[in-house]
Amino acid sequence: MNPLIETLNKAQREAVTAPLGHILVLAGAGSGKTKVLTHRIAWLLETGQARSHNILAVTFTNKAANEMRYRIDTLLTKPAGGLWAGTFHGIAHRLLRIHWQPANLPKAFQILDTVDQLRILRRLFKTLDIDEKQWSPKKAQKFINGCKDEGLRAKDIAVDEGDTWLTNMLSIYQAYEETCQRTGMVDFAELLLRSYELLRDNSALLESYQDRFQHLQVDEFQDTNTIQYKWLHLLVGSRGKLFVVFDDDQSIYHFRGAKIENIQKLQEDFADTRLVRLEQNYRSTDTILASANALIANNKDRLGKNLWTQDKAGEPVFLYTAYSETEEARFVAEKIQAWRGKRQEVAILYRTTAQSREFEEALLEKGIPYRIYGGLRFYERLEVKDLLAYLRLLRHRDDDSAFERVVNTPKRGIGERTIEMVRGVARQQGCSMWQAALRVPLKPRARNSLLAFLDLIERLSQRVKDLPLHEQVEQVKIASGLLEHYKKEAKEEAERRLENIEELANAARNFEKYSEPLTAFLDHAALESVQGNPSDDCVQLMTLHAAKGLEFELVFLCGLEEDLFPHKTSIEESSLEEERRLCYVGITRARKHLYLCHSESRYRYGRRDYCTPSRFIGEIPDKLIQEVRLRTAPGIGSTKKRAR
DNA sequence: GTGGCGTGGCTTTTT
DNA sequence: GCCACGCCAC
Repeated sequence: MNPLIETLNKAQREAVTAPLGHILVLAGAGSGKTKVLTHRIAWLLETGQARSHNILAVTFTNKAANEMRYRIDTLLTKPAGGLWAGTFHGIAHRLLRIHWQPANLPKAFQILDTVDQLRILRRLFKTLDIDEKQWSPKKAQKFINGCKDEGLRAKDIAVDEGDTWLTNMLSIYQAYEETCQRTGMVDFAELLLRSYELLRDNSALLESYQDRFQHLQVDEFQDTNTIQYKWLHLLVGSRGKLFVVFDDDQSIYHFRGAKIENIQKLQEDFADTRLVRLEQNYRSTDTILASANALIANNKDRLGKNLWTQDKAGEPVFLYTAYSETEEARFVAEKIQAWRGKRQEVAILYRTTAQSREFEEALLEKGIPYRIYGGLRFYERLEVKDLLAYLRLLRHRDDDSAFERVVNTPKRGIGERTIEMVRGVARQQGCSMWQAALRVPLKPRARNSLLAFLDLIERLSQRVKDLPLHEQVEQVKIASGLLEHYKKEAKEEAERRLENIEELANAARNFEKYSEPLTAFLDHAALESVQGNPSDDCVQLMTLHAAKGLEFELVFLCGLEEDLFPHKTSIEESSLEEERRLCYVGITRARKHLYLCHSESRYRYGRRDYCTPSRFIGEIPDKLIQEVRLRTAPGIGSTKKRAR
């Protein structure tokens, strides 16, 4: 038998070797979905049904994309040149870089991250003189991204005369679009929408890509939003073949536009689809699986599947009731202290980020190393963004957002008034802020400071222009005054910032091989900002959302209380089924040991609230659960009133 | 430019 | 009840 398929079970093999057509793979948690996806690609190549440049593989996260590339490489005997594998955003971006002209973008268009986007909107609110209280920039941001995710431009949205809210939002959207277009900025949602429009409106181009990508492999399809679906639909055309892997029970991103209905839509839009179910789980014990199955059975809106395993029952699912969130954390820390396995095999999962602090403190107290996922990414850090902004300005004097960012960072006596003047002139004369700064009439003091800045950039630019990128970073660090600036901060803070800048210089080396090193570097910074490396021997703390796709020997699922999990707003918005899926994701992360924890009271919004156990606990059969009491340890449990 | 004050929000988040 | 952020006054 072909070695590619001999390690597969029957269902996996069916999916991998299915004759050409649209294949939907319903892949339960831990059923080997990445394996099927990568083996399918290898199968197509090795049986000569496809050549590598005919394949496009899309995922949602960079992590998944990297994993996929790696696994394809190890499966294949020769490298798969010409195969495109990446995130939706990454591939859309690639198309726009190649076809910037028909996409109506400047060659050096820049990617806007979430923070930059908000900055632009704030400024727009000021120029348009909109009341920030009533129409907050954050809400506008949400509105705009929501529209783009749906594939809608401002002009596509019909509005009633009387609807002031919508009218206002639309005019902001419109103004924002104009600003972005004028300054060559592209936000994340725009990458997708723009590349969709690019293909839609250029039939020759579309046809060439339809010809090329005859096989489209899609991961986590349940998380696609409207524009991603439209994009795929367009690209598949009449000849392409879809191979789509999904799990409707793990759809947890509805809140940011994911459309679980896309699964049904796909089956309607493409007549000849074939569904393969992967229901054998290779991850968890029978007890853990049975719990997950029982829980998710309470959802009405699902395709329905039943995961099974050959694994034995294992130990029961443990349930711990704490008196307070502090006690909950102490219990978890104590259990981890007693754990004899590897620490990175332990995860503490919770619904909201705010819950992490209590666990941090408990772990700290016991001297247990931990790592929290989430929070600021490397390229989102202040010092990194500051330095990158200098690099941007060195390349392009007309980059207004870079200009604004660094003109007075570090402080060099150019105040808000001065900047406002510059902005005013720029708007009036329709030029960049850099150009405006050269001619703006100012009082001597402000004028001198501003000219000194312009001069600094010009001289720096001369000095640096033939240096490799990483040396540019070093030079900018010193000449800009950022180094001195950060050194003034608290010692630890300063050290961290300087370390990050070193790291940035280091990262820059990897891009020196490109023809446009800085552009490649900046794109990477915006689009592929990976979280730091998973450090060894640390307990992992993360939200349930962050845990998707991961697995651990020992899992603590915490804060299982009504109003927290399921979260209050979800109950009100009746998106309870999504909360349940989130719980399902949490349970199925565990391989061998699972603890469900809840507290009878919790300090929230400045009050101590009394909590009832989550309905999800009650949905797991009693016979699978064993309640645990904290063994009486010094200082624990004995002084506090114990309920029950 | 800094510090003090007031206000809003407070679920999840990748790119 | 706390924090972050924006605004204003000095």
